[in-house]
Amino acid sequence: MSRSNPRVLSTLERAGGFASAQEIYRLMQREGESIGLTTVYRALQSLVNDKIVDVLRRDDGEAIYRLCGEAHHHHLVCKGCGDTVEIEGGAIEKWAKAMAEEHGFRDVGHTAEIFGLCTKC
Amino acid sequence: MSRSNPRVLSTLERAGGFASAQEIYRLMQREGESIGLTTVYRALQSLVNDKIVDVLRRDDGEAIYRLCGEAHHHHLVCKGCGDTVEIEGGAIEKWAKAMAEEHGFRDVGHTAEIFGLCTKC
DNA sequence: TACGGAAATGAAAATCATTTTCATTTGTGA
DNA sequence: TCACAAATGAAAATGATTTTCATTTCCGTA
Repeated sequence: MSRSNPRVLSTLERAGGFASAQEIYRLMQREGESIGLTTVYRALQSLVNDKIVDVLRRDDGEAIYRLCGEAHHHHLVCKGCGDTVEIEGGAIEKWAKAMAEEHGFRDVGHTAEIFGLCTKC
Repeated sequence: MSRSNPRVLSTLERAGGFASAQEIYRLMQREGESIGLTTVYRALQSLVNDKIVDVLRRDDGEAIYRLCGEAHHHHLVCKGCGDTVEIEGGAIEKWAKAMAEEHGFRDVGHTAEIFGLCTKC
């Protein structure tokens, strides 16, 4: 039943634990691996079901997959040049947890991104 | 130059200040307004450029538009039934501001959503 | 008022990520 | 070796969004 294709997982790891389905597919192609796009999508869905990876959304709506267990962090993105800084989000974790409790939600995750203009732009 | 069609804006308002382009289009159709989907998309883009509305993404990747100036808040969304609770995000505002300052970013905005399972699910 | 060009409009086609379908291949246990 | 379930992937379907392009609406000016 588990379609968690190990080659897909290892490619996601090699990609820095952060990539879209299309990127993983292209990466595997480039490395000469024989795999279909469908299989990549199915493997990723399966990994998500098994809670081995998380999904989030890029600004353009494309889904990106991230290894769970990766140090959880957030991003500060420049609207001008696209530069991205990884930032720590301790405050967010606490906030998310508190809000979830307050409303009786369980099994919660969250997304949080900050965007603005960096010094250069 | 401004394509911020006022009918689209007023429909977005009537929708509770929160809807996808497709929803706005369907709503206008149902109300007998004559408008094309293309125009709805263009109007929304224009409203975003003019900073009259914000864009964010639903879990399925569809873009949803929200009136700026609406009291700024965040969402707690149930992955099971889709139920959404508006929550206050004072902690986030402070966090975003602090992080932006720390890295010299200006003109910053942010997104933050929490998702999990509600009591019923 | 008539003219000319700029902006707005929308139908249809193009794009792109993602999902579904379906026929084929692979793996596994009896 | 056989039969059958699971895996695979090509191709088609889907759905949101964008682009193209021909037409229409506006507006300022002669």
